[in-house]
Amino acid sequence: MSDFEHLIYDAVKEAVQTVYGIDAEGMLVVETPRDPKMGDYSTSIAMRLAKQLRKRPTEIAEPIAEHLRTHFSQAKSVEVANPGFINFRISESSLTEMIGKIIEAGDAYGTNDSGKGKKVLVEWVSANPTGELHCGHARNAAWGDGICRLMEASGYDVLREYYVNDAGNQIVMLGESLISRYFEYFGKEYPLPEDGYHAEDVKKIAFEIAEKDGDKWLEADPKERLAYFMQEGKSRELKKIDEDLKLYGVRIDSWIHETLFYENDRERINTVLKRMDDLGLTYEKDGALWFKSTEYGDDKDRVLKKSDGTLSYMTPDIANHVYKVERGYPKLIDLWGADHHSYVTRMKAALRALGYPEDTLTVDLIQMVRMVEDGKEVKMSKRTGNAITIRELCEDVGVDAARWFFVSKDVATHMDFDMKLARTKTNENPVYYCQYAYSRMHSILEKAEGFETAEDFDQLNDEKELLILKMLSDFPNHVGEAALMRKPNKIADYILSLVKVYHSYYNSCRVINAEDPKLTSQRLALVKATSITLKNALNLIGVSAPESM
RNA sequence: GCGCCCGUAGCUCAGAUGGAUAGAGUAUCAGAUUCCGAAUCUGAGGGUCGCAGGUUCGACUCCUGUCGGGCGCGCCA
Repeated sequence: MSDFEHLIYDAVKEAVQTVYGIDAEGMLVVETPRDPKMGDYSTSIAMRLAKQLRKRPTEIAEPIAEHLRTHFSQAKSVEVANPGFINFRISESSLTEMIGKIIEAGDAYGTNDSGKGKKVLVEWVSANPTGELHCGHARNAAWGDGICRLMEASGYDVLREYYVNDAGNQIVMLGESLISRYFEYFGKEYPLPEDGYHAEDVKKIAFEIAEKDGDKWLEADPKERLAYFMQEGKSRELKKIDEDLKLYGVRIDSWIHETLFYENDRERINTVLKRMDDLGLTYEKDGALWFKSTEYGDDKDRVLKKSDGTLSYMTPDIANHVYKVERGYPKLIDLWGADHHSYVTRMKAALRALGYPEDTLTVDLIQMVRMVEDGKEVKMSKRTGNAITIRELCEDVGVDAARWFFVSKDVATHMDFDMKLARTKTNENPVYYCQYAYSRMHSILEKAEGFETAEDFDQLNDEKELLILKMLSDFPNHVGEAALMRKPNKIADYILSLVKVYHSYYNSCRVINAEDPKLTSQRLALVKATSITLKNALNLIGVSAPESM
């Protein structure tokens, strides 16, 4: 809640207690009315008390409002409206006090302690190191980074993690594909596996290895050669992924490799399997080891160890999730592509079966993205013929537009990414509308020299000035709420609405007026506070705040 | 067949825990600039919230059914 929401909450709670002798905790909600004409804040408490008190909501509301009028000094007005809302308007002086607080807080404005230092491990992207990141990953990456930024700003202790699937068959395929391309470089034949990787970037890596190492691997021991190409391929692919994420503005703190769980004769995995066995969660059938996941709500039991002795994908991943908890993170958030949704049940089942609390793991599914141009889906990059990569996207539409688009739409919805619109550098593109507002603010502030720094703000009484101040004061509240719900798109919405009011204000009120230095200095302070808030908000979704454009 | 997600204005999308007349952007139409950046602003039109029931003071929101679209139902990862 914002400062004002807290104040109102406490005041209303006290009023209800005094007037009716009822503890409103749990039923009291302070919200912002849709229509600002209603007031700055409102509460529906009278309607919620109606049943208990057997009276009409408006009759219940009036005595509460009357009490607040005399006891709640920050409110300019407290009014009752049908069908029983109590509406508040915050006094101008309380609002203008925010300016100083925001300027003082600077980059930290918006941070809040709603996370209470809770430790959270967010695992996302986690694309296999067998190729480049593409558009689907771009949505996942932008959203996950947004969630991390929001939680960090809200006082959570966040670890940003990427799980590298480097132990499965796909890495063998990568190695074999590279060897094939390596042979090709020297004009020799080596079969490219059918389900190998045919993409251009794999070929490029193979050629790089050929240029670095020469032909020494042509006649090398096949086992040694495969191991080398697997390792080399993986690390080069990972390096590219890391670079692309950095280009995209996404920071990863921790890279956990699947092979970690295979170290020391699968020590970590065996420990987990033993725990499951001890708990009676497994059985053998058809030469394979199974997990009784149906006992935990899954459709069917799942194989942990295949009859050939190798492990199924989920087994090291269970160890991975256990390892997260063991490192001191009781709260895990994973972002997966929606095509993995069936996997959610079994992973949760495994953790619950092992005795971890139900809410240990939260999985947010990222629905599919369709890249669209001129109303038609673009499946492939025109340049490469492969899926559009995150790098191409950054070069094509820009990082800011890409991140804005991905983050401004809830990941639960299937999204159309309009390439043409994202590329557009005009008013059609909301990201530039927002950035332009920041540039305008900066432009004004550059002209601020010669004006004193305002100490008080008694002349800021334009309707739009007060609305801006109200929105600014709500910012930390929006951040905390967006973090709690893991919805960065709420910040994009907030930015749009703030910027809209600012543009409107800019057109109706002149900030700099040499004939009225007092008003000018007060308005400059307001613009300063607004620019700080806007910049911080943009930063939360990974979009830059350009001083000129 | 079973499971998960989605269905809101012409288009792209918001609407957490049920609340006031369902909102933005864009597109369309009509206006605004001797002045801080017009990548701007002001206004207008545009909706059976897929459909049908139910729950209640009140449902876009919750429940049931149904239609449409996407995704998944491997000893693949």
